[in-house]
Amino acid sequence: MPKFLDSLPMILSRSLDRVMPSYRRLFQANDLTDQQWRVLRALWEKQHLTSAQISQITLLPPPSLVGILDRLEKKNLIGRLRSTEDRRHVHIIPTQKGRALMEHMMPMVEGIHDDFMQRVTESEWAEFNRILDKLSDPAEKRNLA
Amino acid sequence: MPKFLDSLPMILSRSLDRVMPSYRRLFQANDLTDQQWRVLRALWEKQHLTSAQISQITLLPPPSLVGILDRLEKKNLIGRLRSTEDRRHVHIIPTQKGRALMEHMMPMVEGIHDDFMQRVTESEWAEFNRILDKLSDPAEKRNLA
DNA sequence: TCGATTTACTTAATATATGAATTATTCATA
DNA sequence: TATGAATAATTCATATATTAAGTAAATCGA
Repeated sequence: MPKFLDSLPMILSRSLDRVMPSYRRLFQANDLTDQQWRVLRALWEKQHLTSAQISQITLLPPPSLVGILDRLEKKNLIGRLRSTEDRRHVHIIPTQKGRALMEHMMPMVEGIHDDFMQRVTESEWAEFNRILDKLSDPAEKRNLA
Repeated sequence: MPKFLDSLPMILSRSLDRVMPSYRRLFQANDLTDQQWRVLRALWEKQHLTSAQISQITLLPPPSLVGILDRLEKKNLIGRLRSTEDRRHVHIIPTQKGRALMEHMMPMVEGIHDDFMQRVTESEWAEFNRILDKLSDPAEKRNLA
């Protein structure tokens, strides 16, 4: 019988609990929650994304995203812009203040990432990703009674 | 520059998002949330645990645990019993209904676990755990500017 | 035995997650 | 061109996360 603590969900949750504090210290120092940073981080790579796109990229469920965007907008870090072509879409765009914050934080976020990467070799990192993909591939669905 | 989606937090989060639905279907069929099951699952291996012990095992923060235990108690799945020796401790004990539910669900939970395990070899699973430990070992703390 | 400290736990306030439902808009098509 | 299906963003209700602060019982030293 597999131990509770050795189950896949617990292993992943525990790892996240151990990894996040390093990042969270930086986020808090800049008055951001994890999720708020996720949104900004997504906007770093592509400007004007729609809410749905941000939801897909950040893995944040749409109902949660609404409130997160509300708070980012209140802090004047992003703006909402309803599309003129398709008035259902809302484009999310970082403000100048938002871009400045991202440029301030990105080097430190990358530094934290590099610190974690230094713990393993490149081949270990590749192997880790390969196995994790096999474990969590959604295409591998089975019929679970 | 590492892509946002390839960062350690995003990789772990995405995997969790892909793994949990299989379990969640079972939890919902039994009117339980993920966290409520986590508590019951911990009580499966050891009866009468204190709140603090459950918090450590399940990774649920104590303030969250209060509400989770309240709801489990309301469903008559667990009971709270204040210790007579050390009146600071509160023992959490599954009720008969709680034990029956656990016995009903455990085989299916293990089935889901086994399904995931069949995707990788034993050595892959061991390797995966080894690398993940290296990546997220809290003892490996560095001075992060 | 008294007061400082510790331990276990609870409250409060804010932010998110989850699942269902709504609204406004666009699309497809008869 | 009306009309039903589909889509994007949002709202709603409930449950949980997170942090800080607070409470009560037990412990320990002077």
